[in-house]
Amino acid sequence: MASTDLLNVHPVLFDRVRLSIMAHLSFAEAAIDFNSLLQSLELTKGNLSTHMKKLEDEGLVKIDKKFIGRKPRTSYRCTKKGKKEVQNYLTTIESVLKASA
Amino acid sequence: MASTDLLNVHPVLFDRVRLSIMAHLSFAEAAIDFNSLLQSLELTKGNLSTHMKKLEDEGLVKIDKKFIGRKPRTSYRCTKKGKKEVQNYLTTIESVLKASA
DNA sequence: TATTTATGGTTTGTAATACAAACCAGTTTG
DNA sequence: CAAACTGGTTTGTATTACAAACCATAAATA
Repeated sequence: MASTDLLNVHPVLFDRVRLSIMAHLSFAEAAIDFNSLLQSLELTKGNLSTHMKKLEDEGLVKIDKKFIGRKPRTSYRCTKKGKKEVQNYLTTIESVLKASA
Repeated sequence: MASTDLLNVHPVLFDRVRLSIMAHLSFAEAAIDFNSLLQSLELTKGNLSTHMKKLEDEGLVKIDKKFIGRKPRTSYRCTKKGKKEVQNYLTTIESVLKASA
């Protein structure tokens, strides 16, 4: 079983909200902006903001800030590393838990 | 994708250590004692103790304390509910993440 | 048998963190 | 020009994962 494999899973993904975020982003392929995520996930702005910062710090997500007309807009996309870690999360969980089903 | 499905996953399973514990227990079928888990998972006693208490509080694990000869022995087994929640965790993660692969 | 060492854990203190509330900079609306 | 909205960030708080300290008893040793 080697449940210690779980140690190879990126720690930052072991959070419900961040996993949701990464699911959205890696599904979308394209970038998603702050407010879309806010709506989809039903979080407060502060909460989303800090989660995104953490994901960015870990290199799972790339942030992009620019102005649309005169308004600021922040959007995010999943990095290669992000995709890889999400994939690793999935396969690891499967291998650990399927043995125990 | 419905990543909000993640809200249906038992929150207590969203922890690396507790998921490892549940993987062990639901794989084992039989009860596992405190010290075996301690060794397998390489935790401190205090840490393991509190995790087990939390799993017990949520009804995912049943605790059994008895004396073997003159020595105390605490062991744990996975409850029906525990198995169900582990299964739910796996299938939910799969459905949420596989769409995004 | 007095002292130490090992066993089997629990309780307690601390550092990290998820979250909401308050805030900030600028923009549009009345 | 005042009020309200947009697009977020920073700050304060409550929760929690963790290790260290502790406790009770048992076995080994001197």
